[in-house]
Amino acid sequence: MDEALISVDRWAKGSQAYFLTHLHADHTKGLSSTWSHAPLYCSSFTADLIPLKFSDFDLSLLHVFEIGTWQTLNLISRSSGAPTAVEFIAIDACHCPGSVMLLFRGEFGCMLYTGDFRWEVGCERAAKAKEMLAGAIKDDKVDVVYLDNTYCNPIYDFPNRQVAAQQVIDIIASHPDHDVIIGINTLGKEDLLVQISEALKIKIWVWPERLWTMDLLGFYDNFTINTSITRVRAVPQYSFNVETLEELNRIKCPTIGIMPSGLPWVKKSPPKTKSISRAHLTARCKKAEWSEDDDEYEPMGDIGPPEKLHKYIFTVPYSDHSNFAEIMDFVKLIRPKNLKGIVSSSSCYIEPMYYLGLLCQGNRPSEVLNSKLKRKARATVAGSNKKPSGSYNAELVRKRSMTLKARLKRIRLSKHSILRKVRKGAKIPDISADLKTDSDGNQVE
DNA sequence: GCGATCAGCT
DNA sequence: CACAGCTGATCGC
Repeated sequence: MDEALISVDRWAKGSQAYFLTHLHADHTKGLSSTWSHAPLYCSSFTADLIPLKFSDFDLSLLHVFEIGTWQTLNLISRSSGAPTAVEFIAIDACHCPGSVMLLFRGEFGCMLYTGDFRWEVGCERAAKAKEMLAGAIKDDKVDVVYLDNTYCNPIYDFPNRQVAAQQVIDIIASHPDHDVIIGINTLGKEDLLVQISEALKIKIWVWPERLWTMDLLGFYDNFTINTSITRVRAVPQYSFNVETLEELNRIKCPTIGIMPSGLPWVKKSPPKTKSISRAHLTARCKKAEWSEDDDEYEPMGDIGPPEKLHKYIFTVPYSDHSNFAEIMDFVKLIRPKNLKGIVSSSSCYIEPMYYLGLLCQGNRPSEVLNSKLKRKARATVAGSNKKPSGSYNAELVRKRSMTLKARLKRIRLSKHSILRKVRKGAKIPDISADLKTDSDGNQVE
């Protein structure tokens, strides 16, 4: 019932092949050391890290793919029982080390699963990936894109990582007599740390497991596990807070904390901050709704002074997910027949089709508007946790008729709604159903 | 006791 | 609010 020919970042039993886009925890929920269902396909770097995360993982199940090379899997069609071929190619997603997006061709049509990705304007690596993907698609039509829609809402406007990195460097350079701690996670933001290391000509302290990751990436000279030779330390994001910083300043030495955070919407003091104006938002949305031929957005260059969360803590909008403008450019490039989000964790969640439907093939107006996805009490969904399908209801029809201005207002108000992360990952339907209307092609857990 | 799942927190 | 992910409690084997 819940089975599929192949699965991406989704680990329920029943598929004949499994794909892992990258090794972040929210994409490996259900994967474990004892996992043994079927072959697992991933990038070389992800394969290197798997034994670190899952100590007894059966490595004979791992199949490493090359970026940019088509491969064919010979599987058994679930509908006919006959042999069926699935072709796939992996493209650099520029999200974290080893991260890829995956393009599939098979009896289900042509399907692109982006995983988490950030393709920035002006990023050479992203430009190469873009070119590679366009080459892989050629003149084919992509039936469905499963999109990293983490920031698929015009309210998410933040600079590229180069700009954010420079801001971090400036903060550190302007505090020459301070110790610095930078919050990071188990994978990701390595490029930021390397830039800091090279710009300021210092090594950065990381914890031992993290040093292993840095070594795997070939950054032998930028990191150390010796605290005595550097004033800059990268520590687990959860390991410091306001109290920690106050304590360090009181008993040790002057210390600042930096949070390179993918949470660009944290606006503590609206009056003074350079927040997005209503007019600006409206312009953005107009572009999203009606532009066909307009140019790409200008990326945010001047991001103003670093935001201070606290006397000792700075936040910098360094994000490994594409912002809204970048998502828009991506959809314009692919122009799929259908578009589905793979994340619905944000309180600002909007179905991707709502803003980007017009950029898809056939210029269809948004079919599915901001479906609420408000999860009912856990007990009531025990039987089925599928989100409501795209069928019309009074709420959707009402929203569809709302003016843009009213919609924007609503988006802002909806910041307080309660939404939980309900899906990540996808199964690939094994029959070529009408992908346009099959609202369950994307699988909910 | 161990692994899987979940609540809570940042 | 919540990126990505840790800790700790609880449940089932």
